[in-house]
Amino acid sequence: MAAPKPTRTRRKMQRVTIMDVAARAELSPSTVSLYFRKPDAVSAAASESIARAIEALDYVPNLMAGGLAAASSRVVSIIVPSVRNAFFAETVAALQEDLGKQRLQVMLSHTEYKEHDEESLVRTALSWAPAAVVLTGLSHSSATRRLLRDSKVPVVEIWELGSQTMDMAVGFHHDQVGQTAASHLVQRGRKRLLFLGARLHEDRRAARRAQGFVETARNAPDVTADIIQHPAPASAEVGAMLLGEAVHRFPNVNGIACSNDHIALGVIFECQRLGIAIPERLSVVGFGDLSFSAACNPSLTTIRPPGDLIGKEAARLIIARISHANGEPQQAVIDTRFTLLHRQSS
Amino acid sequence: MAAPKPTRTRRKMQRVTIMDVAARAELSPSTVSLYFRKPDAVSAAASESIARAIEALDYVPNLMAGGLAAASSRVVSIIVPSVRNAFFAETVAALQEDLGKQRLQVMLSHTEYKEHDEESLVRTALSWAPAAVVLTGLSHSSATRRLLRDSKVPVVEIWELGSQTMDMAVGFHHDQVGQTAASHLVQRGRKRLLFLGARLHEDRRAARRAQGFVETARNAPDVTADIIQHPAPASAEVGAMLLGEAVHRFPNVNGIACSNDHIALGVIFECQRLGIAIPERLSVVGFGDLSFSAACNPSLTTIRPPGDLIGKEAARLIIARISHANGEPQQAVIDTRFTLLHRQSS
DNA sequence: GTCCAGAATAATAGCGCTATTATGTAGCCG
DNA sequence: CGGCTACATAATAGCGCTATTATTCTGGAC
Repeated sequence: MAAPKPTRTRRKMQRVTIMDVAARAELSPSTVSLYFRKPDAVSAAASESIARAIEALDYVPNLMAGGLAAASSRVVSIIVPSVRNAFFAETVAALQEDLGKQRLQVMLSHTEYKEHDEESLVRTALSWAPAAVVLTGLSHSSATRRLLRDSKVPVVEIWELGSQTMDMAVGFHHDQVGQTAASHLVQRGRKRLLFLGARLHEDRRAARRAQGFVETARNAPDVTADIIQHPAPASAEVGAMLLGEAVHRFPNVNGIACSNDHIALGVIFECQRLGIAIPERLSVVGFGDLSFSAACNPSLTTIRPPGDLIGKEAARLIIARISHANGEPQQAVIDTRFTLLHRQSS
Repeated sequence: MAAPKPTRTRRKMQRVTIMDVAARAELSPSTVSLYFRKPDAVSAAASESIARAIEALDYVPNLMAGGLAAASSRVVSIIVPSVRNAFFAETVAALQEDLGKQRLQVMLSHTEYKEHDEESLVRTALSWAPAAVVLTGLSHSSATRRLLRDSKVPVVEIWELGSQTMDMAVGFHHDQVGQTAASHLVQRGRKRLLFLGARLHEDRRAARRAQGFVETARNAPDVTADIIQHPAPASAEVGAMLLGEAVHRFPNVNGIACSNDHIALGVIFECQRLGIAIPERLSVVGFGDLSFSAACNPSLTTIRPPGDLIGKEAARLIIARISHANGEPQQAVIDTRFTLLHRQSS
């Protein structure tokens, strides 16, 4: 057989490559590559002419080629239930800010509270050989766990703490949130307590808050506590609706904790309409400290989860793990805690 | 010189590759690749055994290798000012949902309203040979424009419409928002109008709303209009503060439009405290229709921007462009409009 | 049976970069 | 002034996949 004809029409990209930069700088591609990865290892003169060449050619590196060659990328894959939720938006924003400073890119996915989807999202995430994966909460399918374990990618679970973490975790205990709300109401002399929750069947963390709430409340003398819930996502409308149901079913209710501040705001508005005095006749505690919570009238007593801090700490752990790729893989669990903000509504 | 020793210790990844799948399925790697890219071109029998091999080996494709070889990735890079802002969070969520259905990944970046950062974010985005880039607003540096033009990547500008779009655009005219608010207040018989805005120097779109507002208002007979602003990000606190300033400087003010609903909520709360009757003595119009706007008391008249629709339409354009890579590159501009929701506050 | 179009599968040559090894070049000691 | 570090730069061989071309395998038409 004759030598294979070189007719292969390989779509020669006219992209500017590292070779073009090297040629223009009169150096080898290796040196240019080194310039990007370990700037200190190249001489000042070389750096100078490489920088000039990059500028002149308007060179944009191909991170896929780099990632392939290095068998790892500077992508951090974040999987949250939804960025529509201000809590996660806050954390994602904080993560992105701090990771961005280290030239780490955020790839974002939503499960929309469908835990079932998480596995395929994780699978796709791993297709990018990410530098780390961030997951929300602690409940993941066993296949998800296996995938992540086998991949050896650093994993951070956020927004929830519990007994079993996969690798690293940053968050707080949601049952403690419920306990704190209950204790607060009991301290204010409230005996007939309710927890008003939205979507508790899907939002496990809210469910844990509810559970912590009733358990603690019921341990107090002469205190009764119940949960009223609604299947729709949290909103002020749902809160108003839930309050209506609450006063109907438990006319002597005098202490309410809500699964979040949207619900609590609805409760306040509805109480205004119904002429129920807050906090005289009814104390209300929210969760979230959303934008309106300090400003509304009466201002809302609420528990503030440190969404921003969670993002910052998660970013810190990831960065530490990446740079200290050697050393002991220190399993880190950070309890960020939360804060009860006592305002007028209780 | 002797033949080069093959001592090169190439970090042989023990990752499962397409070759492993092919070997197990007793087919060639090409066929397996085809199975992923054009499933219809592979026979049923082959598909079957490939699927079995993937399952057995727990194969996770390497999208970086694929992207490199194909000179394009299934990443859509989205650059927004901030996901902390519910508007953009909504759009990002919608985009991610619809893009996800087409196996397009979202890579997210924030400018934090620093337009100056956008260029480097775009540069990084292009390093991933994205399938499309989504930018917020219409004002971009010339270098950014050049980078994007040269890359030939589809670009969608969202949340703002104007005269000059780079490629595709989905949004609405913010000056029209201001006009609508002004017309509404004038129609309600209000003569002494104010626009209360936060961070107008950084938020160009809010500034355009303010501008549209005063221009339209001043064209009405006997109507006066002014802008009062605050440099901090929008919040109910800032709104309360701005209302204080408003009644101090313009005691006869009877119509107020706010740069967004956070501000408007603060106005309502502060009016309650000051005993200013809404809407009898003062009409208030917001922007955003946030979660609390329909529920608060009085409920807030506001202008609803279709954040969700913007995301959906942007996703649709991107998907259409990608699949119709051939055909005419139809420059698309979609005006999503917005809705005035007349409620109790006006 | 032969031949041929069309379908299915395989072989091949990179995509643009990094990690590793190899080579050159100063600087310093005895 | 040989020899020996350190430092700076270059050569090389893939990373795992896709696009292209080449080959084989059908099943009819004749």
